[in-house]
Amino acid sequence: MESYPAVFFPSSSSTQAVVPPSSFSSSNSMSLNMANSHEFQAGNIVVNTSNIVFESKSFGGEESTSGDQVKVGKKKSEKKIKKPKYAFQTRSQVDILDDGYRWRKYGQKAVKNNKFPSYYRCTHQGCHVKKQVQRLTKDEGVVVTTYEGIHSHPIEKSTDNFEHILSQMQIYSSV
DNA sequence: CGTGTTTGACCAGCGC
DNA sequence: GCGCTGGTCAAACACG
Repeated sequence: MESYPAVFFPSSSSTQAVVPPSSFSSSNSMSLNMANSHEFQAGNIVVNTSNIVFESKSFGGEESTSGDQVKVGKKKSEKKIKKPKYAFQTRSQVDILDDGYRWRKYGQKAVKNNKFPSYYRCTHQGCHVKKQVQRLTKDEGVVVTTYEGIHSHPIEKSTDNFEHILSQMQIYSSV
């Protein structure tokens, strides 16, 4: 995992951690710093970089794809290696942000605090990146997207729209 | 026909 | 130990 065309959030801890979308114990995660919040939009999507949360503690490297898809009940093949999580809020009419990757929906379940979070998984072979999309209960115009894992492959299609956002995000977040 | 979505069931973790 | 809750599976279905 060296350099991918779309490294969503450079792990240089320059961006702000914020209250996690669902249920992270946010107290001991990182020092909150809501100082600089940037907003930029492309089309009808507005990205708030102020609402990015990092939840990457111990990233024990790639999980060796050892015998996937066995049956129900096999949650984590490895021990308790937490994958890095990146969550951010976007103000958008659509839930699905076209980030250039191909996602397959694999679950949707009503939970307490959040209405109906959708669970997506990257369809690329060997890529186990997941993302969870949910709307804010307060402001349903805000979509909270939580990425889990890092893409092990280049982006699939040229999304000028989102790439533009990403590039700006990297610019802003690297200050 | 290939790909993605829907949806109910199942399972594990956690709190009480 | 039990029940609740969140997360995942997988078959059926829809669509281009």
